[in-house]
Amino acid sequence: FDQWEEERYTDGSKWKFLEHKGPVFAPPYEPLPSNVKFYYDGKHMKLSPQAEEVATFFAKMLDHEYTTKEVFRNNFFKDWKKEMTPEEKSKITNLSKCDFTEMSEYFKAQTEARKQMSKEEKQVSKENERIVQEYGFCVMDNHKERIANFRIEPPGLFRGRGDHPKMGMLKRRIRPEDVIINCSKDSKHPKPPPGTKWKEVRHDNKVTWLVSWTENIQGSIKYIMLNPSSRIKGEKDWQKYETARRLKKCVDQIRAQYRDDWKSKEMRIRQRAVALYFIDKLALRAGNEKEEGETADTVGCCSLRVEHIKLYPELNGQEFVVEFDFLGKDSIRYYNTIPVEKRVFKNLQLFLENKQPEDDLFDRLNTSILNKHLQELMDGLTAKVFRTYNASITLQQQLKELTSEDNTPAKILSYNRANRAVAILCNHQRAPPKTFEKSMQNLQSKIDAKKDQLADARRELKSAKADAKVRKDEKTKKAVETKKKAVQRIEEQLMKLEVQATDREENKQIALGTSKLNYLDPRITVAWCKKWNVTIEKIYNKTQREKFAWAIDMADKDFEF
DNA sequence: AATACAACTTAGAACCGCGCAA
DNA sequence: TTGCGCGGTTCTAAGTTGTATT
Repeated sequence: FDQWEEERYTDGSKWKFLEHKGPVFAPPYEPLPSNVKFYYDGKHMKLSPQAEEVATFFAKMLDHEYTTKEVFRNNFFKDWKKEMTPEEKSKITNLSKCDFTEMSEYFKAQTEARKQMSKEEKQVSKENERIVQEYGFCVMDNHKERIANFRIEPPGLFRGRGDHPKMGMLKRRIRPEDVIINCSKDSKHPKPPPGTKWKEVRHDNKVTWLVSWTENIQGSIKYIMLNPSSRIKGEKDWQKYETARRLKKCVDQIRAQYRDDWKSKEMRIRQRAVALYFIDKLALRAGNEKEEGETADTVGCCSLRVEHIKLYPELNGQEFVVEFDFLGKDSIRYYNTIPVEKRVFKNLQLFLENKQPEDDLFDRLNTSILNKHLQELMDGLTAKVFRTYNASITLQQQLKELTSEDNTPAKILSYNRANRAVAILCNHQRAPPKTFEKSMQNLQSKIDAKKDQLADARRELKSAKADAKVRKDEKTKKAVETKKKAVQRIEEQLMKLEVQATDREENKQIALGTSKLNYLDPRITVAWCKKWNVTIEKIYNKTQREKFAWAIDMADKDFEF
């Protein structure tokens, strides 16, 4: 970050100059051709443009299981009716009598056609390229920077994760009148589309966003911000890891302190200490309270309820076991049985006394109290720093443990396994790919074929050796050498395939990307690559190298987290 | 102290396009 | 030539945290 004059930002401002072209709006709705029909109760019905547009949102999702869910259908139907004309509203009274299949088929055909054309129709991608060039960049403090999401989210039906009470609601179209522009006073202001106005143009250099608007589902604000490769994001990322490294220096003390607090006379302190133990040991998220009925019912540490844990004085030969079973962020299930220290166990029993399943486990604690306490323990310390710290330290330690002087694929397997240990700690899951079983079988048959090939090559080598023993001439000697090399090559190929199979199998339900991108100090990876002579391209793809440019620049092979 | 709001990071799924094998 | 599997990219929801307001 040498190229930026840091002292300019010590007054709390994020930039001195910001110029951009504003957002790209969703293309306007084009009514369907008249041969694409909508049927109600078996009868053709011509919809008004507004009602038709909303209907197409549903039609486009017809293959998705969302559209079979009661909540989704009810929310959709309610919002759809709001867009109907009075006549439409009086006629269309039952969603189940609506037939969207022609619309759905039409859109499927359209995507198919687009796929076919795309080769000749370079125009489309050229036009897209032009938009990226014009709107995808901005100038911040004399540097041209990439914008992450310069397109305004198009209208559609809200798809919440998990059991979301608002799924299917209409996400309305955003117009220039909804949009706030943020840029420098002395910059060329972005122009609203002809005949429209921005909601507001402001010049706030204490924030990093370029454009914002309020979304109608939760009433929250959405932002257009810079790409992770930008200075403003990179510097923040660096800071995040520096804070985690400071935690490393005092974590022993903090652990000693919360262990001590398990014995406190005050219930609130005991709760705080047990919660912190979970956050530290299990890498749980803080767990803010959420408004009921507004979002899916998910929890984190501070919002755990009695129903989410079970205590076993003894389980499978282990003492003081806690079973966690709850839905966390994105409604991803967290399931874990873990032996804890006796004091923690006794405290948990105490917290559970006289409570109903739906009561809070930590009734004297919330994220605000916890973070205030953490702030006192270390400047900049919050609950999420523990996740960053534990993730990064785990990677470093696992890499140390797993890597050996070996061939490159084996080293990469070691890296992936270290990465995987972190992903498991942070509970980063994914739905097993739909094609998983099949692709696994394919790989297995490749391995089998390779094994046959290897057996053949070995047989040939053997006979060549026998031949050479008898003839003892140059030609046969050479043949032995070639066969030897062939065997070696095939062995290597087989190894590579087997490593790949192991890696993939272990990765079935685990997502490595999230931890790689958000929790692992990239300098650990850079140092590891240098130390073991693995090119950085083997671990980070182009985007990741851009995001972590600062680390690639900074870390040498001796970097210690 | 509780609540609301704002800004920012973290998250998995959908989507896209490229290279490879059939 | 085509179809498909995969890695990479895009999308936007869902968190955390800090601060202002009541």
